[in-house]
Amino acid sequence: MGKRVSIKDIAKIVSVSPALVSMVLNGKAEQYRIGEEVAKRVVETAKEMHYAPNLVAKNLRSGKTQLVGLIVTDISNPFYSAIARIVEDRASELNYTVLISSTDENLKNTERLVDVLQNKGVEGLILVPCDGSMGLVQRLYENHFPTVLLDRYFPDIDLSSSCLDNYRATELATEHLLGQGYKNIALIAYNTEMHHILDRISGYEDTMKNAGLSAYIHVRKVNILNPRPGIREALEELINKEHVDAVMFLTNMLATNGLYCLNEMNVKIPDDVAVVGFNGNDAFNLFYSPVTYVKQPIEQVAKQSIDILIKRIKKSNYKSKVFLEPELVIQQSSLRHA
Amino acid sequence: MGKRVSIKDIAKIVSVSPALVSMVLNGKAEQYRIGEEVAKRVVETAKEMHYAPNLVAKNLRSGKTQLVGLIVTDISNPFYSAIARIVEDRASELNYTVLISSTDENLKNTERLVDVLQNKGVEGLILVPCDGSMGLVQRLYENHFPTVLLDRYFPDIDLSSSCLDNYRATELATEHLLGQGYKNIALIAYNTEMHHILDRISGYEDTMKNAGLSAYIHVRKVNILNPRPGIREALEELINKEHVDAVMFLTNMLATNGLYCLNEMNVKIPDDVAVVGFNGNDAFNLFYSPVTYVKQPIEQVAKQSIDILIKRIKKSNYKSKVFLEPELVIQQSSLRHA
DNA sequence: ATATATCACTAAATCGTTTTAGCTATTGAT
DNA sequence: ATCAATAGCTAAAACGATTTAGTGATATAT
Repeated sequence: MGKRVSIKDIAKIVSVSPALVSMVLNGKAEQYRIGEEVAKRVVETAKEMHYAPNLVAKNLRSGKTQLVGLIVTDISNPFYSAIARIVEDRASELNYTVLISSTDENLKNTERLVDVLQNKGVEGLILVPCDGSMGLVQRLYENHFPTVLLDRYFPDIDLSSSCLDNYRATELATEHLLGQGYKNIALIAYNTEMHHILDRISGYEDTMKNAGLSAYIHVRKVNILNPRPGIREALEELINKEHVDAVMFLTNMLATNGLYCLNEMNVKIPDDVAVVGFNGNDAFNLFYSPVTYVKQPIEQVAKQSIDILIKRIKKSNYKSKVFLEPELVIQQSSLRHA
Repeated sequence: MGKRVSIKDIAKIVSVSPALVSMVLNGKAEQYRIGEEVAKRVVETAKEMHYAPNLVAKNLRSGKTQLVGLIVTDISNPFYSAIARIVEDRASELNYTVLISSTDENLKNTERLVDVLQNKGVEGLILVPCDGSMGLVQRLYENHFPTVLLDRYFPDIDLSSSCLDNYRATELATEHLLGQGYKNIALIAYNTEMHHILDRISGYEDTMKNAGLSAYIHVRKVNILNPRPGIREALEELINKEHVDAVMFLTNMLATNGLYCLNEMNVKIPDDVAVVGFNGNDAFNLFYSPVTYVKQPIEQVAKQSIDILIKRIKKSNYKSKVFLEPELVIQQSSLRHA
């Protein structure tokens, strides 16, 4: 671990000033009318000495850190780790570094992390806002801090966002179930004010209403942090009392937990009840009755979020709200049994 | 986005020198014998003005970045994202920031990422080394760059590491299968020189030999980047020609892909063949025949890796190699049918 | 009364860059 | 021959923090 070579070291060797070395190595030799020979010698010496600029010094001088923050609810959740992978790859292409943090759906944590990341000098944030974070997000907006909301958004805050078209997602799924002949369709959602969930609920409700099935609308809301017990309870009631013939789960976690419950309850899919999930995974595909699900264009959601953020960082009035198209992956769990 | 307040701003307000402000805010008031009243005024003013130190400047001055790198094969792989979550949480407690990158099991990528991260000033690395990376790791060792190998290691390089006791893992699994009465047990592995895989293979082979079942040892190696076709081919042969009664998959990805293949082949588990996987997930649990698997103590592996790294950063001769105990989670897929 | 010690603080250097202003020597124009 | 312009470079300040050496004032010792 010998000392790193600095611009001064090169300057000494080539017998020029540090300033000149800096100019040459930043490709500004022409602009500053540096002699060709000298420039060449500087470049060669830098290469020979394996010079790599000290980014900390660069950052201090420029006031730029080339850092962005990605705040998700839980990086160990496959949905968000898939996003993180894409964001990280794209950011790297754009010469930015991503700092990742997890909030566990907790407001205090979110506030703390925004603080911590801003302290670390991030130039912008990609944020998955949790329940109750509207005030925080509003403050980011008012402070003109470059921010892009991911996956979730606030209709009343005019901030950039990269989200699914959530209304369309459940509309699509509900239409599919109706098309298969299911009528008594229940929905398992989170107990939350977050708009991506409310939109999904609306997409379902409106589609049911338009089909003249208002009487069969069942929405059950469960705790986001520990959904299992609530799901179990809801399913018992929906199946045994309401005799629903299909259940739609509004998120991957809800669906996965739902499958555990349905198994425990010995409910056969799709014979006893059809199932539609959200955001596919191996568990859905390998399930004895492969699970139909709404597929998010994760790659696009992720890529858009970082692209928008970087544009916003570079151009202070840039703004973009995208709502990406869902796709329905139809598998056995939602097909009418022949 | 008003200008951030600096130590100078505080100094001006309190009418003292920036040096004094720095001393006070770093808790060195006593050491430098600063007057109590002045110190109090500095602290209060700093709080009022919402002073937060510029970490870039701090880093430049101190030569420390409080940054560590975590290089995994793919952060979107749930195994590694689970690790990342824990590493990140722990690092945060220890006042370090984690930069995460993915290599896709590619040597060139790994070399590039080590370079990039070192350039970004990381003070140490947690590395999941890919096939062929022994030279790179050897260089890190020789350069005394603080490095901890995660999940995989090199027995010939005296570097810190945090890994599973891989030999014990397959010994455990094989013993279990033997105990259930299975004899003709096959193994699906990666085609690699990496020692964690070789150890797992040895654990299986030795256990089979010790049981006098050398004749029934079947090891099939498939491509790590696209395992599915190789797995399918191996399974066809093992089941149809070798008539194996159990298959052990050496990684989560192998097992998951294996389940897809076995489903396609209409093989019934455990009636036609028993299955043991690695690193449980929802897909295993929700499978029609819940899959027995070797469970790694992921939390410990992750926590140890970052703890060891930070100790190594702080104490240049610190070294620690831990091999953590696997646990076998027994489910239906490996039970002798009654 | 003088030297010494202690107290409470400041000036200035430093980390590695970048940039602005300025310097010197040569060339060109008149 | 003189002035201006240009080419090719350097000195120095700046980014925001930390630390070392040092300063002036007061208190204590001799």
